[in-house]
Amino acid sequence: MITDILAEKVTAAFKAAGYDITANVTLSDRPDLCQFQCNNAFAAAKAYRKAPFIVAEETAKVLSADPMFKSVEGVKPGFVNITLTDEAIAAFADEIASDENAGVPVEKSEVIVMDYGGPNVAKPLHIGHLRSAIIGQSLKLIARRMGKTVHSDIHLGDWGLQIGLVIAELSERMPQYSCFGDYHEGDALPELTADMLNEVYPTASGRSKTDEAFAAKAHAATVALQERRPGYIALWNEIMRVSCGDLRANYDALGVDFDYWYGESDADAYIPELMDILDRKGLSYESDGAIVVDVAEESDKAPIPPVIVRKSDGSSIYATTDLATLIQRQRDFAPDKVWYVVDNRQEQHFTQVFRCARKAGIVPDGTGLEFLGFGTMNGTDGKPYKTREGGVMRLSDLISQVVTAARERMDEQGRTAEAERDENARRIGMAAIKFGDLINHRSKDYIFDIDKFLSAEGKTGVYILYTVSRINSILRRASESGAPTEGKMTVSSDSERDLMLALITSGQSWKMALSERAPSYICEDVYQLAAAFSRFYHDVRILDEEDEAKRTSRLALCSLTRNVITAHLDALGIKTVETM
RNA sequence: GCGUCUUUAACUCAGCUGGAUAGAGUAGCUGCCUUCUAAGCAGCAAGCCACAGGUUCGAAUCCUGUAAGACGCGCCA
Repeated sequence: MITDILAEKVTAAFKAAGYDITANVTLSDRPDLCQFQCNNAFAAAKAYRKAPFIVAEETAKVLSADPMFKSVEGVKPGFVNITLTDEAIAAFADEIASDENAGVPVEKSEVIVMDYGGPNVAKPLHIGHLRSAIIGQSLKLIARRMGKTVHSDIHLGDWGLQIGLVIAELSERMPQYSCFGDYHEGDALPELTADMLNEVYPTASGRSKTDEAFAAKAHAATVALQERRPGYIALWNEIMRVSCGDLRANYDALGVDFDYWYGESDADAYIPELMDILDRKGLSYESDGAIVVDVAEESDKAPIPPVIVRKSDGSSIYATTDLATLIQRQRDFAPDKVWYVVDNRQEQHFTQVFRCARKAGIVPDGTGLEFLGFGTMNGTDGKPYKTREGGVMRLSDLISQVVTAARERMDEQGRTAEAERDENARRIGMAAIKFGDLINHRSKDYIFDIDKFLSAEGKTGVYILYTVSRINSILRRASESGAPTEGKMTVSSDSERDLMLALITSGQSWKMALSERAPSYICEDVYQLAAAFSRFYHDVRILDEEDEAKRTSRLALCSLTRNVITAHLDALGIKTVETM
């Protein structure tokens, strides 16, 4: 990467000037003065008790012999200001153009297990599930593109109280079925549909809060299910079948996928082993009828309560299945890292689970267990997003609303062939939603504003797709006329230089995105790339440039820009369109 | 009550390990379509970086306190 190469050169220059210090080179904060800057002369000055300006000047003097630089200056308080020659910039751009990975930096290989999605079966996917899905998917794609091996697991919520609630509710609605009583294999089961389940769960959940007898029944059903009572297991299989089909359709529409559709229930087989380990190591003990493990540490500012691994009614709880799942993951994948993309509000729960896992030796010390929390999606009023009627919005409704709006806009434009409009509208709508979400830092709450995301003016997914479709249009015309779209690049205008600079420095956003586990850096960078292209597009002529070498260079630049932008969009889970 | 996070332009947000005149997008105001998609581009205006102290040659950034808001605090996930 360009900044790494520059950092090496500046470090060597520091050394040549007599300062043993590692340089860091960044894009300049003052583009009017230079392209890149290095601030480490301040540190060197401190270490060697000299004036920063002197250090900067001495270092700059060493560097100015390098033909790669148009100018290197030691400036005022102590900055080293660097400007590359146009030839060097174009050469770097050529290099990326011939790079298979489009300039995306590759880092050391690691095995990462990712846990995102986390939908509950028998519960409709609503917009609360959106963030986990699209942030998780994006982080997975970023990590893979940068050389990591990622195993993704949806981790269904399919073994807890929520199932007990559904069973209890169904048993009252249709008591005639034997699955609630003396079940024999082959007996008829209730006919379930996704819509029905989507209604049953909220009803049951609401009832359990006011109706104590019903709540007790749901708890009992949960215990019985986990003890594998045949009728409940049969019904559970049916619930799973119907619900997973519905979930799959929803995730497909989102363009989000998982390598494994494991759930809490798959961890069930590892629970005896877990309980045995905790018992053998003397970590677990009985408290108020439940079995718990202390996880408090001396350095805690606030007391962290013990983690409950078995409820007083004998059933397991999410901490149990999360721990048991770790045993499973260690056995199946021996991961270097496990990433949990879950709601911020679950932080304490995961602190407990991670500590317990470490104390119990379920994962080796070197394994990184990471809680990657995300913030809440709020409405324009700043409160958790609701429908106009005040309910929780279904994910499918949200998507169709956005896609319909995109389709209307496309009909107005009339540039896209009729046959492609539905698919393109879906892509534009999804780009609007995903970009609008991912541009915000993962960990922060953000305001979900459909009109803003679709407005296509400014920093939106629609703007990026629009830019790509313009590039596509040019490249399409070029290939029709037989003009070459590959070749050596040269700089013949400011806007070309700026675009090339944006392209050759865009690897930095990947590094940030991966190290922070936050796709927002890729979003910001791809916007910068698109904006730089738009300026270039307005500034110079491309197809009808008379000078053939310039024309070829510009077409090659278009082609490179498309490839780099597409690499970014791929990592965000956003598909481009040919026309819009 | 305790803990975590947030507070930067009218609105929504960037500002990486402290460094040069605090940056974007939106909204507002001006321009630009007989030339490759105007879902675009160029420009103007807009900020005691919540408040008060401290550390430093230098603080939006680090430390302490105050205020406002969000979230969490044993048998839901």
